[in-house]
Amino acid sequence: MLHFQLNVHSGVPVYRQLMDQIRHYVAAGALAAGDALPSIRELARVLAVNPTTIVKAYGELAHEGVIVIRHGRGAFVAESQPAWPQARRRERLRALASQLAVEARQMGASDPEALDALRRALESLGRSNHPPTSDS
Amino acid sequence: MLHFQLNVHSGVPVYRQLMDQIRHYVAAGALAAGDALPSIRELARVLAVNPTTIVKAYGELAHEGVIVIRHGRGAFVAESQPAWPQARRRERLRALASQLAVEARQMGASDPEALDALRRALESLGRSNHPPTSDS
Amino acid sequence: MLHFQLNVHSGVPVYRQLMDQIRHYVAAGALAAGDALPSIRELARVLAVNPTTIVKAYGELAHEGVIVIRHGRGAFVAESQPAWPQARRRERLRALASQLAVEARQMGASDPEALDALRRALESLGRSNHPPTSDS
Amino acid sequence: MLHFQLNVHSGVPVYRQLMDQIRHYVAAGALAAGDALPSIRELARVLAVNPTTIVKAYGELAHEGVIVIRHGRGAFVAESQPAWPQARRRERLRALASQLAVEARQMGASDPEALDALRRALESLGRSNHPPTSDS
DNA sequence: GTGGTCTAGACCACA
DNA sequence: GTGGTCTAGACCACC
Repeated sequence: MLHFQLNVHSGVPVYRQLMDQIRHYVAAGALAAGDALPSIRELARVLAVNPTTIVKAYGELAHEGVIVIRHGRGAFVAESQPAWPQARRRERLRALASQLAVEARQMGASDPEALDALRRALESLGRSNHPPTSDS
Repeated sequence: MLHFQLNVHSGVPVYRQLMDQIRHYVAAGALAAGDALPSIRELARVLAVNPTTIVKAYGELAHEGVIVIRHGRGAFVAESQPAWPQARRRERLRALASQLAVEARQMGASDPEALDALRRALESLGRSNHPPTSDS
Repeated sequence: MLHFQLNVHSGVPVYRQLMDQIRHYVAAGALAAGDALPSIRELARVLAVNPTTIVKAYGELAHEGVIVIRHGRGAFVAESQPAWPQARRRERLRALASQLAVEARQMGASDPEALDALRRALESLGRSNHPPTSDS
Repeated sequence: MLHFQLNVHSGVPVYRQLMDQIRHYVAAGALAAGDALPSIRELARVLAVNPTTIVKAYGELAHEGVIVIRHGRGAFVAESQPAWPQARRRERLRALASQLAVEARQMGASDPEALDALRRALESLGRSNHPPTSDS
C-alpha cells in the first residue's frame, strides 16, 4: 500500500495534495503503467477524508490522462503518460523554474544551493525513466 | 512603470499573481529597497482590476515584510528583505525543487533540461544581489 | 454561541474589535484549542456586518496563528498558540504597560488603582492557563 | 527641547504617536502647567514631518483639554488637566487593563510578570503627581 | 454546507 | 494626493 502524507493546515487543497503525490509516485516509478490504485473507499477511510475528495483527485488525474478509471474495476495508472505539447511543456517548466529561482534569491540562497536542491530532488525520484547522464 | 501580466483564467488568484510578480521584480533588482510601488488606484486602473484586489496584494506583501506601506504616502520596497528561519527556508526550497523535478520527469524532460531551465531562470534575475563568483 | 460587542463609533475598525474579542475568549479559555468558531456567514448575520469583514478578521487571526481555517470545514482555534520571540514579547508588554500607566496618571488614578485594575482583569480571565501560584 | 521618537513603520499614525508622547511628558511632569510646547513649524522641521500633522496632534490635544492653543502665541500645557467623568475613567482603565491582561496571557507571560511590567512603567513616570505609597 | 475571491462604489483617515 | 475600511452581492472552490 502506498503511503500518503496530508497536511490539512498547508492551505493546499487535499485533493491537490493527493494528485501531486500520485503524480510523484508515477514519476518515481513506484507506480508503473497498469498498476492499480487504492480504491476510493479504502483510501478515504485510511486518510480519514471525505470519499468525494478522492473522487475529485482521481477524476482530475483521469482527465489529465495520468490514470484511467474503469467503472466497477477501479483506477489504474495509464499505459502511456500524457504528452503535453512541446510549447506548453517548455512554458510550464519555465514557470516552475522561475518560481524556484525567485524564492531562492529572496531567501538568500546562492545559485549553487538552488541547483543542488534540484539535483537532489531529481535523484530522489530515482533513475527509472532515464539513463544516467554526465550532468548529474 | 513596471509591467504586470495577469491571467484571469489560470485559476491562480489575481492578487497572488501580483504578489509573485512584485516579488520577482524585487528579487531581480528591478525594484530596489526604498523604491515606490505604483499607487493602488493607478495600478488598479492600469490592470483593470478592482482597487481592493491591489489592496489585498500589497497588504499581504507588507505582512511578509517585502514592502512597507505608509498611510497617505504610498507603498515602498522594504529596506531589508525578510529573513526566514533556516529550517523553513530549506524546507521551502526542497518543496519547490521537488515539484519542478516531478513535473519535469512526468513531461518527459531530461534532468539536464530541468537544470538548464533553472539556470536560465537564475540568470534572467541578474546578478544584482550577489557578488561575482567563479560559478557564473 | 459566543457574545460579541461591536462599537461602530469607536473609531476602531470592526474587524479589529472582532479580533480582540476572539483573542480575549481564547486567552480566557472560553474558546479552547480545536473549538469551532461561528461560521463566517452566521457571524455576519448575527452581528449585522458584511461577511467580508468577518473574513478579514478570521484571515488575520489565522495569519497570526491564533486560529486555523479549513476550507469547506470552518474556522477552529489553533492547537498551539503562537509563540513570539522573547524580545518582541517584552517590548509589547512594556508598551502596553506604559500606555496604561500614562493614561492612569493623567486621569488622576493612583498607582494602586491602576494595579488593582490589572489584577481584576487578570482574574477575570480565570486561571485556565496557569497552575495556582502563591501570588494569586 | 523635548525629544520625540517617531516610528513610521509601526502602523500607528504619526499624529497619534505625537499625542501619546506629549501626554507622556505631561503625565511624567517633564511638561508642567503653563509650559510652552515647540512651535508647529519648528517641530515639523525637526521631526521631518508635514506641519499639518503637528497641527492635527496639537488640535486634538487642545480638544481634549490637555493643552491650550493661543493664536499667535503658541501652544501651552493647560493649567488644569481635564477630568473625565468617573464612569468613563473607570471604563477606560478597565479596557486598557484587559488588553494588557489578554495579551500577557496569550504570550505566555505570568501574572506577576504583567504586574511587574506595570509597576516599572509607573515608576518610570516618576512620583511627581503623587505621594509615595506603601504599595509600590 | 463551508470558506475564497472579486467587483463597484461609498466614505473615512493620513500626510 | 495617498491608503484603510466597509457594504452588497456575485461566483467559485472545497468537503
